[in-house]
Amino acid sequence: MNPARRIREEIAASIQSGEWRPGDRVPTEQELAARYGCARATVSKALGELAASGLVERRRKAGTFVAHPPVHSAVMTVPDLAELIAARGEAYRWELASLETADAGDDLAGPALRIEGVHMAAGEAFALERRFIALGEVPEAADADFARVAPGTWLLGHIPWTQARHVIRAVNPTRKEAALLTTGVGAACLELDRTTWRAGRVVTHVRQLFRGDRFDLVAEFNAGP
Amino acid sequence: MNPARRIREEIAASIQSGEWRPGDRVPTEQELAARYGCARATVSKALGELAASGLVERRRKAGTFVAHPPVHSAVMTVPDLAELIAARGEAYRWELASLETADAGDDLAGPALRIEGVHMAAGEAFALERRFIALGEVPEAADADFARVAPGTWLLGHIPWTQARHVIRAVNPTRKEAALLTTGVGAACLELDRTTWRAGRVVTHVRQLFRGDRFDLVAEFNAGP
DNA sequence: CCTCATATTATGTCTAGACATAATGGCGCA
DNA sequence: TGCGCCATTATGTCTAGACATAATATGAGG
Repeated sequence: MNPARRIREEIAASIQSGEWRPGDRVPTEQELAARYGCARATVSKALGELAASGLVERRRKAGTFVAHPPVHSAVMTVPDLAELIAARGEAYRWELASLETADAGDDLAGPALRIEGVHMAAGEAFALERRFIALGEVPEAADADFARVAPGTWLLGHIPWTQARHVIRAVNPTRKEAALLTTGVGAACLELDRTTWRAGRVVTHVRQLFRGDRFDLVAEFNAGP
Repeated sequence: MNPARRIREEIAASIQSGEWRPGDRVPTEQELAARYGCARATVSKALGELAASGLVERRRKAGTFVAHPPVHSAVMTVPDLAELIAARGEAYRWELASLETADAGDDLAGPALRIEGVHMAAGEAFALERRFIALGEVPEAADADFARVAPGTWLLGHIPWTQARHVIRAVNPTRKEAALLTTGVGAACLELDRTTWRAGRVVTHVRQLFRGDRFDLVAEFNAGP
């Protein structure tokens, strides 16, 4: 076993088991180097990685300490709907409802495509989608065939490395939305709002609406290495 | 500016601007070391950090490549309700409804506390909570005063470094729940289910129910260093 | 032309030492 | 006693070199 990895894992285990509690002091690099019989740089690397993963906190001169756990954070994975539905073993289809060039959404500067459509799973409506794509940021979108391919899927291959912000809420559908989702206005739906930036400018904004009884989101948190 | 930091930031900028596209090859450590006039170990550290943050992918012999962006992942922060409500400038209060020792929840081994109560904001019900606490894992919980302090708040100070899994869905409340939340059974509510582990064993399981028009979750994704 | 062994190469890890930096604790001075 | 300065100390960063490892590219043989 790598010395660095061994140090990392042993310290992580001490923390996760509760043996070392938040705020406790971790031995100094020198002590650990002596204990594990390796160079200080190796210990430093191991501790640096633990710090990067949030398990410990390092302060010059003061030393290394077991970090206080984050209040509650977790990594949520929002799958591509085509993949999600395929993974369920159901037939996926995208149905374009409307496509037009709108001028200026809320936070989109300049002209944008406004796309509405339905994600179908096994012949039934699975999710409604309304999307804006900033043409100033993704001019190729004007030539894409959104009747054939869902805009989300198309974008995946055309906009690398963006930032995103999701807002998740429970809403009641409008009468029209309820009809499209084959449910009633009194049935809870999950709304997912995602805004995507690149270099500080909005690339796309999408609102997806799911029937509450057909979809849920999962987020996980696993500390450490 | 640090050489390591400079390398990291320049490469990250090249990727985030879209100049280097997913799959593109990043110069080798030797080339970068020569270009930046530093040791290979320094370049290696910078690239290692970029790899840890997911921006590049490294394969032995093959080289370093711009990573393909994750389908869609984001970090969600689930605030402590007491803090959330206080941050809104409203008075927070926890109202215990029932507390009993139940034997075995779904995935809890052994005896557990079963706690029900309401989180109040400005005198109105903000969220319903039903929680199990595994007494085998947190025996001190038996002595805590859950009439005075909300179990979530209490646990924050008593169980360091756990893993967690959240399931988020939109549901309709039961008649009883609707009454407690002063709303109707046709009003969409957000349900948050959180299971918390330590060392592979369930510590606590909580279900929180929010009025859809009063609460939403936010998740963000920011790539890079 | 295909397959398998081998040489090459880029990353992975480590060392021993050096200097930088920042924060703390204590010492000296007022 | 109280304040501010300074030495100490732990981390932060870097170097030059070494060896390990794994995957690709190449060449030999079938």
